Amino acid sequence: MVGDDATGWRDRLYRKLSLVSSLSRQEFAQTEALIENRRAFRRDEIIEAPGYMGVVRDGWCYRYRLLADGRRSVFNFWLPGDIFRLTPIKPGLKSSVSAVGEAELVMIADGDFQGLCAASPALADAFHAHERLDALLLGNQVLRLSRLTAYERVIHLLLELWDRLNLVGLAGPDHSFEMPVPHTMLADMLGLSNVHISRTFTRLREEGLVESRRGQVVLRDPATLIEIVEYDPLRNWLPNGPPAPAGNTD
Amino acid sequence: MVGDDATGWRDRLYRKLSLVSSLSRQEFAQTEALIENRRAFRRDEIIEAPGYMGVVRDGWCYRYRLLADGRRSVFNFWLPGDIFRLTPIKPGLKSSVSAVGEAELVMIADGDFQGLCAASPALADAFHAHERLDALLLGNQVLRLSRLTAYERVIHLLLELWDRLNLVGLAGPDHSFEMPVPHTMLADMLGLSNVHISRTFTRLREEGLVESRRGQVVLRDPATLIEIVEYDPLRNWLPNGPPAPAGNTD
DNA sequence: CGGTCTGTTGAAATTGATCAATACCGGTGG
DNA sequence: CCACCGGTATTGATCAATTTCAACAGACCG
Repeated sequence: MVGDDATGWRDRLYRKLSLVSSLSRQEFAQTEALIENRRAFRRDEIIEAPGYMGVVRDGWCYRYRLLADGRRSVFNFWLPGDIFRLTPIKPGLKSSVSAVGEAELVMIADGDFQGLCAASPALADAFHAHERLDALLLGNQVLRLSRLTAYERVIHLLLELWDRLNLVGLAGPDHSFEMPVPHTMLADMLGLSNVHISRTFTRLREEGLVESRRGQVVLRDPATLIEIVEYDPLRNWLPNGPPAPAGNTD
Repeated sequence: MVGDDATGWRDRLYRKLSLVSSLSRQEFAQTEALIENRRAFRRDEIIEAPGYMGVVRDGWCYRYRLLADGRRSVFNFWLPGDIFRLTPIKPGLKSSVSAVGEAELVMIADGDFQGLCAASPALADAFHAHERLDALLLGNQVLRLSRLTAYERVIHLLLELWDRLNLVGLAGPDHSFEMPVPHTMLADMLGLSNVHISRTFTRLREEGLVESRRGQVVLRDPATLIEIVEYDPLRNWLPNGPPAPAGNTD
């Protein structure tokens, strides 16, 4: 899995950036100037690199916060093609980023990136738009946690992950995708217990809506799932995404 | 309440921007060039102004999302001095902004603001840093919702609001502040029922930790409250905030 | 083949929701 | 000044969703 294609991350990053902004291939090409500084992380290894930004090349990462008594809150996942800053706003940070399984990142020095942004305003804009997309995902997370039931939360999250993986070409044609995340972590993401996550998947399986084995998910009936939770596809939010499909009566 | 001071919003905005970035008074002064375009909103009136940014001059606003069956999820509050973009990423938005009570905003056209940012990179940086602060608050919201109990959620939110109001000089010297928010809205913010919000306040009152009347809150024992929920003061996150107080053994 | 990590299942315990009645508070009009 | 009104908060009783605890089953790995 790790190391399957050396340049995929660039394509993925560009795909995302071009969806949220009007960055051209040509403008993006400037990033070729960056030294490809790769770093591999083991499962649950903390990714700490002040002064750098990370682009996920392979695997998943997660941002989380721990409480003194051991409770863990998982804020979001970063999937291949995602870019994020690793510099804490201020040292003494309480939230961390770790690798979900084995993961590989491309590290970009803040200074190098700022140089590129200064030279290419379009790139800077694209990056800010990407940050706004991140904020939107966090909003989804708040929606799930505040007013959706456990059943709805799981569905909503699966749809969002599927949606995001689709943007970077990592979902299968049969609505399937890899989700290398143990139930315990999903629980910490959705504010539930691992036990209830398990029960919810069982229910979804019984209802024929979702198939799931270890690390593999197949959405058997995306349309119904979308309706159940009123899921708002990311395409609707991307300035340069395709228009909403016909029949959207909302 | 509304209209008590005509220029306060500038001071408040500057105070916040200077805390998250190294914006100088002088650089900020450029915003004086903006026409002061005020708009008043009635309680729960939807604030819609594509192409504009809003600065809260007076009152509170809230961003929320409604579900088809009437459930409401409140994402965050915007307090006096807060600046935020009112342009939806794409039309057909599902989340809205409304006024909590009576509120007054200063509207700034996106174009005007971008002009200022182009002329003053420091201002642009400050704005982006402010956006990052917003994301951080959303992270707090996720923490509350995912892994804190009802009791802890209420405390954590009160501390955050107090903290934010302090940044713009709107909290009283006795740890008191105005919170013009009905229980129902707090419930929609914290993923609880209005009834349980009420019970939780009663408990906090009985424990002598918090005093609360309609729209007025007094934190009787901030230190204890902070400890209960491991609240991380914003100062710790602000690049230019004062250093953490001594005795922080964390 | 044993060890470890992850998922599943059942029973009991808990947190918080819901429903419904009542109290309160601030304003308004008589 | 008092009576009434609408909105909001409080209280009690009951109900439901989800947690916890604990045991067991599967998968993967050396």
